[in-house]
Amino acid sequence: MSTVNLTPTSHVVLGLIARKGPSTSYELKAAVANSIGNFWPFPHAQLYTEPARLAAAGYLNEEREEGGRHRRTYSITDSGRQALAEWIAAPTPTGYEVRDPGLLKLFFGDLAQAPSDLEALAAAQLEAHATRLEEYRELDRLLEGMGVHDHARTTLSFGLVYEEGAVRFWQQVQREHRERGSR
Amino acid sequence: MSTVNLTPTSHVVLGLIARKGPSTSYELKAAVANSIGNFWPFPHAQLYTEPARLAAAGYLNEEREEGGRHRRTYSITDSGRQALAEWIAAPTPTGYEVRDPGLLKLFFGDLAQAPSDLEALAAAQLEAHATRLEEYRELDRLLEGMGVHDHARTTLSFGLVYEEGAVRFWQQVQREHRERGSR
DNA sequence: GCATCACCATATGAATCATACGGTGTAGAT
DNA sequence: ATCTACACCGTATGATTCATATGGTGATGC
Repeated sequence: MSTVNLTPTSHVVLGLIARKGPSTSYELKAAVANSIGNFWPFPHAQLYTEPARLAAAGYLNEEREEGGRHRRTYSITDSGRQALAEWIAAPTPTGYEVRDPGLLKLFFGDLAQAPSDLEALAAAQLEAHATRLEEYRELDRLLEGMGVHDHARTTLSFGLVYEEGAVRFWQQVQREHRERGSR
Repeated sequence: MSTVNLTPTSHVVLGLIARKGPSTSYELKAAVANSIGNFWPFPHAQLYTEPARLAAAGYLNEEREEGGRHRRTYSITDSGRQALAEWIAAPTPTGYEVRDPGLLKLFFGDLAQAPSDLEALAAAQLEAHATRLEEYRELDRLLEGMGVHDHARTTLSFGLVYEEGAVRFWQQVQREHRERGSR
């Protein structure tokens, strides 16, 4: 039970187990995939190694299946619950990251050889974001229909804000590009 | 001159050198810091190792100061310029990442012990984003005054969209929280 | 009783990261 | 003159994260 420093991954693991009860890594993987995994991806291997680390530090209990797949089921300890509560109460570092390859390419747009390259970029990005926006909207309607009003849904609504912004942005890029082209 | 696969970092390095001409790692560091580094951070050590890698692959030329600080100045080769153009012309992977610790904490808001924890979170996030928004606006006005209308400024305008969205979002979170609290 | 595929877990080596450390030039003080 | 302090600049390090490959398990259908 040595001390470890808790990364965002740690808090995700602790949080999910605290919320859903005892879970296996595979279950965590599924839970991540359709929520925060949307914008904050983890390689699934981490959801196997991280709980083990947390168990060694005393934040989780580990129970291992004897035969078969040797599934390990993790449950949260008091110490884990406390660490989680402290994290939520602590001041939050303000730095965030947005890593969007399309945006990066746009940033270097002046180095494109053909103007059509940028048109194609804008069109593709617009379509991708519009599709994602529609998916989020559908999911949101679904949750609304189920009467869900939890924090996960609030987080989803940030996704909506983001995608709406992205769609407007790339439309604007397209528009400016056309104007410049036709002048 | 073995083949290497080009990462986003590679393209940033190639792009900056293509745009600004021969540069040292230190100069790259500065150029990154006040542009894309705002939302897509690179540890500065990478701006030293990456150009070396690219030089070994024939995308950059390296010239080394004999005495003193042993600065290496990199300039782009034809091969590098071509790789860059190909990248811009190629279809862009659509996946993006948003890693915001505040959002993550909100996602687990139901596990907070005191409701005031969430209030504090929202207030802090709101303030941080509002500050950043103001900075971006100021920078944008500055560029406008200088008559700058390049792609870097377009990218900045995405930053504006993002921060405006974030501010609205956290205001909304605050509002809902107050309503819920007073009910 | 065998083939096949979805399910589940781990191993691996490479890439990335934060961070610490160590040199170099220079401007002002003494 | 030379010293000292600090800004400038580059590299090394060990830990963490990552993508990807591999391999075992169990259920289903034939």
